[in-house]
Amino acid sequence: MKLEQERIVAAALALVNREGLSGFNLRALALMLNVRASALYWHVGSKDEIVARMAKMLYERAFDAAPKGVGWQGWLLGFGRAFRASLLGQRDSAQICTMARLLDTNIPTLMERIAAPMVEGGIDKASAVSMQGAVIAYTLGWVVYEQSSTLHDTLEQMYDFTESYERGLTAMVRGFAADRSKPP
Amino acid sequence: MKLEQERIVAAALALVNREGLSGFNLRALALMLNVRASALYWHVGSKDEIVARMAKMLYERAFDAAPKGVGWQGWLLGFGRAFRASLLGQRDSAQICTMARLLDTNIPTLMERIAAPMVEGGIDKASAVSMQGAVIAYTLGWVVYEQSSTLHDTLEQMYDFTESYERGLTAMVRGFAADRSKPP
DNA sequence: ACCTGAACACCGTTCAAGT
DNA sequence: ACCTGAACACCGTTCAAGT
Repeated sequence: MKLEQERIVAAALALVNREGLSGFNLRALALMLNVRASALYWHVGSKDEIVARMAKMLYERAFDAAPKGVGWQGWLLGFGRAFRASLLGQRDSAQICTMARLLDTNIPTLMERIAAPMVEGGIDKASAVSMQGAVIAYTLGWVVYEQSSTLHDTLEQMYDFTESYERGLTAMVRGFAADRSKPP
Repeated sequence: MKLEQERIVAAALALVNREGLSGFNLRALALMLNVRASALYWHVGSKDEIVARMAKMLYERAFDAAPKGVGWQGWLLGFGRAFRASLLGQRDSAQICTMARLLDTNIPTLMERIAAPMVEGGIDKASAVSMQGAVIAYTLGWVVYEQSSTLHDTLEQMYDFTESYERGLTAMVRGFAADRSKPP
C-alpha cells in the first residue's frame, strides 16, 4: 500500500518531467499506471497530496545527497548545493515546492532531520532552523528564476547561474559565521 | 484601453486577496467588473497574462517603495525589505510570482531599472544583476514559506519571521561587501 | 481490497452574434 | 469598439457498481 503511493509519486515526477507541470493531470497520470483516474483515489486523497509528496521527495533527495560531518557552515553550504541539484534534476520542481501544501505530520520530522547536523555542531536549535530556512529559501527562490521559461535565457546571458548562486550562498553563510563570532 | 488592463489587474489582486489563488477564476473576476468572462479576452490575451501583470505589479511596488541614494549595500537591503513588504501585502503573492511567466518585453526594462541604483553606485552591471538576483531570490523563497498555509504556524513558533529574514538578508549583503573588499 | 464507468460541477477559451 | 450567449474540451472528484 505504501509501495503504491511511492509508485504514484514516481510516475507523477516522471510525467512532469515529460509534459511539464501544466500537462500534469490525473487522467494522464493514471494512464501511466494502466489504470483509470478514479482508481488513484483509493491510494491517495487528492491531487494536492500527490504534489505534497513530490515536494517531500525533492527535500529528501537533497538531505540524502548532502555531505555530513563537515561542520555547521559546511552543512549549510552542502545542503544548499544539494537542494539546488535536487531541484534542477526535476522539471518545474520550484513550482512544485512553492504550491505544495506539505502535510502537517511531515513538517516537524523533516525540519528536525535537516537541522540535526547543525545542532550536533553546537548551534542552538532556533538559530539552526532559522539559518537553515534562509539557505532553503534562497535556493528555492534562485531555482524559481533559473527554471522560469521566460526568464532563463535572458538571465543566462547576464551571468552564470552556478557561479552566481555560489556567490550568494557563500556570502550568506560567511555572514552568518561573522554574526556568530561577535556576540558571545 | 491601458486603463482597462490596469482595472483588470487591480480587480484580480483584490479577488486573490479575498478568495485566495485557488479561488481566482475568470468568471469570478469578470463578475467583479460587471461583465462576462469572455469579455475579458477583448482586453487581455489569457489568464496567464493577467498573472504575469499581477507579478509585475508586485515588483514595481517594491521598486517604488525602496529608498534611493543609500549606496549599493543600502539599496540591496532596502529593496529586499521593500520586496518582502510588497509580497506580504498581497495574499498568495509568492505563488503568483513563482508561476508568473513574465513577458519578454517587461524583463529587460524591469531588470535595468532595479539594477540601476547599484550601477550608479559604481558596481559593474553583471555583478549588480547577480547580487540583486540573489536578494530577490532569497526574499521570494522566504515569503513562499512565510505564506505557506501549512508551514506558517509551525515556523512561527520556532522563530520570528521578520527577525530571521533580516539576519539572512544582512548576512548575505555583508558577505557580498566582504567579497568586494578583497579582490581589487 | 481494488478498480471501472459514468456522472458532476467547474474551468479557460473561442466565436458567432449582438449593440 | 466592446460585450453577450452558447458552446467546446478539459479538469478534479465522487460514487455506485463490478470483481
